[in-house]
Amino acid sequence: MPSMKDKIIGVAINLFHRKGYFATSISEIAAQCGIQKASIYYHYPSKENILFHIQQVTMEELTAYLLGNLEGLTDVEDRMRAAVRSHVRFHLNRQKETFIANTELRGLTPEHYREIVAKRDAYEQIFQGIIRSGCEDDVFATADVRILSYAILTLCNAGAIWFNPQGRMAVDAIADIYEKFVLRGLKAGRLTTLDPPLANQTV
Amino acid sequence: MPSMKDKIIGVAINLFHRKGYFATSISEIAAQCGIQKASIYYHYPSKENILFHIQQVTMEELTAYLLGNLEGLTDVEDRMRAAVRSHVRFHLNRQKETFIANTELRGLTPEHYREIVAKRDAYEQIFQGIIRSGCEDDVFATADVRILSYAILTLCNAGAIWFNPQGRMAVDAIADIYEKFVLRGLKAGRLTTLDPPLANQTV
DNA sequence: ACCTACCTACCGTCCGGTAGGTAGGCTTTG
DNA sequence: CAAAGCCTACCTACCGGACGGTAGGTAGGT
Repeated sequence: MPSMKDKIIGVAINLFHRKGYFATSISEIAAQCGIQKASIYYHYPSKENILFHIQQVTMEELTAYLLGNLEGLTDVEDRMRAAVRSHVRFHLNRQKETFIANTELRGLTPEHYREIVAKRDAYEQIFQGIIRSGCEDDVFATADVRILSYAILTLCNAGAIWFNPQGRMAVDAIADIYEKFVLRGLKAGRLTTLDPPLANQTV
Repeated sequence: MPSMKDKIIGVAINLFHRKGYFATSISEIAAQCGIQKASIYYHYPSKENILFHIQQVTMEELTAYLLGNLEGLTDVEDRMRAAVRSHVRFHLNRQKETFIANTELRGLTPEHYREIVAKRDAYEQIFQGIIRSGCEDDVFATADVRILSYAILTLCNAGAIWFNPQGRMAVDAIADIYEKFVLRGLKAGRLTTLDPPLANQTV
């Protein structure tokens, strides 16, 4: 059975996900835990600390999962495939936490904010490293590495927004779609008809 | 010169973008407009109505911009290119509003929520229509249309998160990158080496 | 005389957080 | 081995302050 400390986190994750951090009150979290508001402060020093705890754990586990999935892979294309799958799977399996980590940065104190952003940057660096070596080896079409990494990460986050665990699609099926889409998008394939700009563009 | 009604919206857009809807107070908006809190209620009936107004106008203009950019295009690849460029450009040029429209749905009343979601669905339908006809004509690789549309839209939203109007990159350069990435990702190209699943996938 | 666009002053509510108390299990000690 | 002390995990009651919103007034242009 989970301790009250864990239960508070679980309830907070649900509420922060559904209503947002600022729209969720401590009393609401307490009520859903079956305790009084003041008792929350026995377990956590502040509301912000609950948010920080969620974000910290999520970022650490996200990074650990990625590193585990990349272990032993050397081919750059394999590594990118594994990275995309890792990212997508984590985001689908930990939908609520990752959503909070992506949208509730503003609720953190400046120090905690910096800490979480640093973790996020480190995570992005791993992706950028893969893209960079792919570009150097001419496996991927050369483009701005930072922009591409943000594009890929955000793209894969998309799943977490609409994904329904009880729905018709399985996590792996979705990971497949994203994996193929990203790899096709990155690859320096023979689709050279794409490169010359079109004349009839109205945008 | 802008009317006070417009000024309130402008200030609210900045604050909602920077601090979030729930973390922004009416007095703060008023202060930045140089008027008293109560005077806000002369122009708008409630805080929620200000948020709703921003979202409504943004969604209407986003859709109008897309339809304008698609006008006269019949080739499915051209249409997708134009759609991606339209989406990216609007999101970069109207960074703050689109961010609010994407993240502050929870602040709306149930009726207003339904209205905005309906507008968003209609916008997505346009993209799904293009993808669908691309798949039917075998121009695009067949995949789940809904998932692909969400992927493309979210991908292009990515720009709005980090884009700095004073930064090194121009809107069109970023639109180029996304356009190429998406079209490559969608196309049923001769990159058949991608399709057979790899054996050494550890994820 | 009336309307627009603001003002001052105030309301009730809810918020995050604190002070201080207590029941009951566990540990230490004469 | 029981009494005493202590710690854990909660409780009730309360605080100051900020919030969204309202009532009612007023200056100045038409």
